[in-house]
Amino acid sequence: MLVLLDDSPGSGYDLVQRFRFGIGHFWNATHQQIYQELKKLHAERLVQYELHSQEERPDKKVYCVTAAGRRGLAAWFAEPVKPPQARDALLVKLYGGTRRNLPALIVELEQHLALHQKQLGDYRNLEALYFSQDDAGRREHRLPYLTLRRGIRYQEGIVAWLEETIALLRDDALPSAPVPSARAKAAARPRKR
Amino acid sequence: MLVLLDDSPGSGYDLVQRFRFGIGHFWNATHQQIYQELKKLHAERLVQYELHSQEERPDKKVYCVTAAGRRGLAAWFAEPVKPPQARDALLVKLYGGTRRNLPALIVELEQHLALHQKQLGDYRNLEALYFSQDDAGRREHRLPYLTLRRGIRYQEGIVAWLEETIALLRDDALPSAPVPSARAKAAARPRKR
DNA sequence: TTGATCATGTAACGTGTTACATGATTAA
DNA sequence: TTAATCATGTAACACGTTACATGATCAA
Repeated sequence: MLVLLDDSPGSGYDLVQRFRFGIGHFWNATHQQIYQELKKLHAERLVQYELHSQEERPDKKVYCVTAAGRRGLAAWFAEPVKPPQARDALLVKLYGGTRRNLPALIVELEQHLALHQKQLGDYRNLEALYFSQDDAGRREHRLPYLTLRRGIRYQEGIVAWLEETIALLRDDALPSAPVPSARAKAAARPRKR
Repeated sequence: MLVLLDDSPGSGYDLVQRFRFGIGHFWNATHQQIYQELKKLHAERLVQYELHSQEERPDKKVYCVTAAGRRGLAAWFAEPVKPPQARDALLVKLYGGTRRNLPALIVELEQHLALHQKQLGDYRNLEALYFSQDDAGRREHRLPYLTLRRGIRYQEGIVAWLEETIALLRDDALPSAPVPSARAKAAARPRKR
């Protein structure tokens, strides 16, 4: 939330929108959590707000990061972060799916496939939007775009895996070994460090 | 945990090992959480245990799923699950990294790259182990293998993205648009549903 | 004698989710 | 009149993490 508010000030409701549409693919929070966290950050003097009365709309509290908040942010950026650990219930089902209702499992995998295809399409539209900018805009939004790119790759990965997995289960086939050529190719051009 | 115990009975310590080495790439839990959860499941009569005294070793509680536990499991399998929502702090840093210490960020991305390459290597070794089995074994462990395959794809995706991102940041380059040929190819063979 | 492995737990805390709660405007 | 959007919150609970705690065996 500090990163978002440091980017530009906004109300709680505003942050909800940004979580939903901007950075939802790598961080999310409900409005309840956001309002409570804003209260906490305010108590810690890391953010402050101005009341904006509006005609025809409820009042807004527009939050921004304080000097202490910016120090906190800088400190956070200096600390290393840990990779997230996944908790994917669908994979738990698949793992434990032996001698269970396979057709039902396949249906659920298909539902997830549809969801991820939709997500992927949305992300690609956002990507097109990014590339419709001029060079100055592209440079400015370069880092947020790279996070979008991660989201796209992630969804592509899931979609490909789901398609492959569904096909395999439907045909009751045994998985085939990975193609060695692709792997050898990857090993043949090691990255400089 | 019910899925794991249904697969085969085991002690708390045993479950710790399975989380670490078996299914760690899509679900994890610390030993503290596992012991508390076992206590809870036992209070709900979903699992039961037998005490196994051992020479030269502390006593073991070997847990297994009760009939009620199996009913609970079946009910859980029948309910749809939600895709996990990611919370990736590294992406938050990248997103908010504009006008911050880029070289430091690149170093951190490289550290993560090394971690993920290591993970990927480990998973590929497990994969080789799977394919070293005969057909019967492959059939039996088919579903767990498919979850491993997901882990491999996931790590491959991260590694590729990290390499691309690090190279781009290091060269201070603008991202280039995705290759349309690859995407057209993907669209040209739509999946039957 | 130091650290790893086997084996089990409790307590405190912090984070996140669900349910409950209000109230105005606007488009279908 | 129904649902969506704008706009804000509280309370209770569930879940997860960190710290604390013990104690034996075995290999380096």
